Amino acid sequence: MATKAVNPETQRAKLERKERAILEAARGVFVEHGFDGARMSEIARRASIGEGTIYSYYESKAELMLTVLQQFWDGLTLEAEAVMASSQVDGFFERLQALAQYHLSTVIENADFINLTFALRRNNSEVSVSRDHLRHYVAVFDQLFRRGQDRGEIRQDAVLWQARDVFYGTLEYSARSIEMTMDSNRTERQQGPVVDEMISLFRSHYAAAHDAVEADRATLDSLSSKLDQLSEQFDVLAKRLPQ
Amino acid sequence: MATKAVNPETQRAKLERKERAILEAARGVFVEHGFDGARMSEIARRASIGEGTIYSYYESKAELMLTVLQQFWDGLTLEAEAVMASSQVDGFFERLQALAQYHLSTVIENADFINLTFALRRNNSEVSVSRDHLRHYVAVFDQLFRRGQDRGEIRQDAVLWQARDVFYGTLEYSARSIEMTMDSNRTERQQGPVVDEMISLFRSHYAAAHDAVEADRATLDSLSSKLDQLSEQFDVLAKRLPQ
DNA sequence: GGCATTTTCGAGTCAAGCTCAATAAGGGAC
DNA sequence: GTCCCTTATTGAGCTTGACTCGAAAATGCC
Repeated sequence: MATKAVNPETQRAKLERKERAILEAARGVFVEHGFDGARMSEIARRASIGEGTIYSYYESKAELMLTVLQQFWDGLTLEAEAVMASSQVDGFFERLQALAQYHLSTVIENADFINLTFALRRNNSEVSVSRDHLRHYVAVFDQLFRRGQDRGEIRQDAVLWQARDVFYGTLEYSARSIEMTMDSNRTERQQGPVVDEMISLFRSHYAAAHDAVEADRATLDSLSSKLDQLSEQFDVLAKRLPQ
Repeated sequence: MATKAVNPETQRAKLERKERAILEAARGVFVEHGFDGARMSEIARRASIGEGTIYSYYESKAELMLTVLQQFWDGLTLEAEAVMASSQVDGFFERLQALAQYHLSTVIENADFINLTFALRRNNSEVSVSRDHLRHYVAVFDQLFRRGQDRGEIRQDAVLWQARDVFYGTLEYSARSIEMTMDSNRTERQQGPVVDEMISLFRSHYAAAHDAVEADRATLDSLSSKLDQLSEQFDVLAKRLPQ
């Protein structure tokens, strides 16, 4: 009885363990050598299985890579959510800064995978990281942003997709620049300033503080009219004075 | 005599014509099938030469691709400079808008090449588009931005690299998003709003109009002190009035 | 233990980048 | 025009690496 109940489980577990071994090996080889440089034979060797066995788990090298990439993006999403959850402070801009810091260092660290995600999209139209995985990742930003709007920390008329494009686009472009200056021996651009400038830009363009400027202008106007009023009173008084 | 003087020329011209034919064929094939999908045999066929001949002009497929890419980036730079030169208006933000429009449509049009530029960087560390080609391209933006600063249209304390990252990063990320929504049948994101929002962001964050806010504050302060002064004068006057 | 099904395997196939020995094409010297 | 040397061109074959497939091993079931 025990064998009947347990064996199918352990058998399934065995297959799953093997599948995980393949994925782990594949991930390592892809990271080390890139997609074209990776050899299926090496992946098989590292996973301690025959080369042909891989093909009973995955259709092709591209599909294997795809699975690795999807696993990678899912991992990123979880980590990003964890960063948000563990954030000590509650303000929108502080959290945005934490997210920016996390995203920037991740993008620099895993530039290969991120490039490959979009490179594969074109080459093999059938095999590409599903839109949903990417959308799920950027949803972390979207949620943060909407919450900021709900709490009145951000302008109500701010456009979400625009903010998202600026956020991720700028960070990824900066990451590339940092990478490029890293492998030469010129003075390195640091990550800190990139994030700081970015947050400062968000503060100046998206903060509800823009309303504050409006408020300033209102105060100016009221002051001005008060002055006019006072001036009139002064005139009245002056006329009543004996020459 | 004529043969001696002309033949070496025509001979060199012949070689150059052949090289151009290879590049043109290669470019077409790479655009149609991507790097991995491109067949050297097809490039040879289109250039009407033997497959082996390509290898007396280029070391490898990767080097051929590299040359195509460098030619591509040089072309982009020339076009971007032309867009700037032919711009009807002279204001910084109008020109920036023209550049953004050009860059966005170019990036959408040639997404393959742009991806490959950075994908090749990793895979084949020896073969990559030289930093100089890319720097030369973004120099168009840099020059425009510095000129804007010189003319006082942009804040003096604006950070050039940050503005550049925001500009190109946002546009490229937006291009990717537009692409992704294009091949599905959901409502397409248009290019116009992307550029408009971008320019609006640059206006609000980089325009020297930020000095205007400073000026407003200064006016506020001066108004306030004038009020105080007036108030004192009023008191003096009031005391001189007969009860 | 014996049969059926599933899983694993690696030698073999195929495709594509690349090499190289043979060939063709200049291009002067006489 | 012809000889000879240099240079350019060629495509048949080499090599490599993704992928296939028939056979063998493992597993499940009675």
